[in-house]
Amino acid sequence: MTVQDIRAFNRFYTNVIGALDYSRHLYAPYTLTESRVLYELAHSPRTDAADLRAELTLDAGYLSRILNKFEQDGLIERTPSRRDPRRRRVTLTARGRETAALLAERADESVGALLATVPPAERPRLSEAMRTVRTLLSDGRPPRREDVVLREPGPGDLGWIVARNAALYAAEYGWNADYEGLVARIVADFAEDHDPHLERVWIAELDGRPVGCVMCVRDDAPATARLRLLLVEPGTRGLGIGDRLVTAVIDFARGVGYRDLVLWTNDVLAAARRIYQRHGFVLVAEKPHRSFGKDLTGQDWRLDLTGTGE
Amino acid sequence: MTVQDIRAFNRFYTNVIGALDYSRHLYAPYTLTESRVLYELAHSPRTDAADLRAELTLDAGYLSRILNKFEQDGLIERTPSRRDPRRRRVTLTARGRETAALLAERADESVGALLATVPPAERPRLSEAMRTVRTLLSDGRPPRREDVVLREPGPGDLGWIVARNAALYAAEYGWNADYEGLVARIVADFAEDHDPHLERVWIAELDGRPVGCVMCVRDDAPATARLRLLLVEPGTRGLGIGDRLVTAVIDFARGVGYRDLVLWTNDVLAAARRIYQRHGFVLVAEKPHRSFGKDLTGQDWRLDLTGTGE
DNA sequence: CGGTATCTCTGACTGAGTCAACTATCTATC
DNA sequence: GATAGATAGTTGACTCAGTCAGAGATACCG
Repeated sequence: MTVQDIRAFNRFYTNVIGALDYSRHLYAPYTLTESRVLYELAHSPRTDAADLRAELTLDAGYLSRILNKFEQDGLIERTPSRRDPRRRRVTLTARGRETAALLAERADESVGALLATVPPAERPRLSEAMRTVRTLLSDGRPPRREDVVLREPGPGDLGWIVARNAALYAAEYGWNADYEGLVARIVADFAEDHDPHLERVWIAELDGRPVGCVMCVRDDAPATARLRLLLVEPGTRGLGIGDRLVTAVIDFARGVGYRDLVLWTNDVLAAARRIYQRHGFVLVAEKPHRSFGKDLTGQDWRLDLTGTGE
Repeated sequence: MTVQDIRAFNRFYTNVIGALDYSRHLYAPYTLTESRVLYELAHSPRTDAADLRAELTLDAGYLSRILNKFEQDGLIERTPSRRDPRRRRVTLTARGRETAALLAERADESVGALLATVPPAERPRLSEAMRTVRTLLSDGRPPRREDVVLREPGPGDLGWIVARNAALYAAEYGWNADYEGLVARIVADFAEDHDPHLERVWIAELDGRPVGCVMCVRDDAPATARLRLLLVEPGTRGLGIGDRLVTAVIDFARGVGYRDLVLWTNDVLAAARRIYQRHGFVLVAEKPHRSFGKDLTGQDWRLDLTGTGE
């Protein structure tokens, strides 16, 4: 139950933050809230009081007093905004910048002490996990098509293709380890010997992690290319990633002179079939078979690349 | 710079928690701290006041007053501890349990609203990332040997072997994609056809994620087994995982009647070599070769399984 | 037994944050 | 251009979460 996970995490992280703040001298002679205001000012140097209020969700009266204190201490200057004389433009003085830097330094030290307890080899995992939490929780904006990029595979990506194909089809359709072997065989053949002009793999990447793939290789038949291993991570379906991958294969195959593009799939993979249909593939044969521990119906699809190429 | 990442995350998560707590009615008629106490009581029903103080790092006087309030409201009962009459045993009443449940429910709702903004398919990633942050930051206790378990591969694990072998050796030694192809070939051969009585793969798992692997297959020579693809994630080295994996292979090979265990490695892999030496392997041949885009020196090692088997 | 530490409680206090009232100004509408 | 309503900022008054110090009771240690 994820709600429980989140609550557990909240309790945990409340303690982490509490532990960091515990030695209150961190902010001396200011408070946590005051230092947040100072931080905000240091990182967007000219802001109106109203912006600060909105950004940090502070009480207007509270903020007003904090700014009074800062002004007395010579950390800020307040001038009326030209645009709207009700608003007050707040600017850090040189001294304010110094103080902000000092507080930042202390915070860095304290966080550094925390970080020192994490083995260096694990730190990238920590950064990565924190980024994941942030992006998933921050306003939950759905990823956009433009965030997805297609690229060539790097080290480990072929293994990723094997792992994700196996794990997903095991989870969704109960296929057994034979399928993982088949995929491993396909990527092994590809890695071992392929003509980069005629055969290629694409990885779809979203925010730095792979979320899809497809492969284009030569088929036995002359001037025929074969599309294989089309996969899109469930969490990112509906972004047109499958379409883009298939388009990449079609354009590539046509561009290097193949006349036909074929593929083999199974009738249970409805989402993939719709993609193929959209791109003009036609079903040319269908045959039941027993594979991967299931009774399946294999399908051969074909696309004529010499036809009405745009 | 990871310190900055953490601080950014702290600022972010301060806001998340603040947003959740903002509607203070969440805890009405109690405060956040009071509800934390209640939560703690509900989850370890008989505790002394001193335990609560330690667990939640509260001021003794503050806690005393909170418990007074709870007692007045009929949520708890206080009795002197038998073991030490200075201590006070605190127990929730039925009414206390009800109240705790009510508060928990409200918190669940509020967290649920947050969770609702995360697409369902991404929730496992969120849980996973939070767990990672927790385990890495929680007192930085290094993982213990006992936390590592060896198991058979599940769906996707063979792909994981390919991916991690390729990514690690690319990062550490600059090996090219040929190596990924070789590993894929090895796991494909294994997956496609292996006698489970004579050939096997082990995955080392730590906190639910794979951190190491090894494979044992039949060699061409009679009564000879071959150890392949020994790998331990850098972050978890030093926990004896490599030793356990090699031991697993040796015990297995000896147990099913192999007389020899051989392996091929490269001299650059010093850490692995030390493991093999510890287990009694002897170097039988060495030959330079050019593979994976590098000039390497391959080594054949052998262990006589019929010898002084314990 | 005496000295010291620990557990709990209460009184007294601090100060972070809230609320409400007020002024001044902007914006929208008739 | 007059009026109504919203918004920005300020100040006074207040609340109440959390801290600190001291006291009584008891444990632990020599």
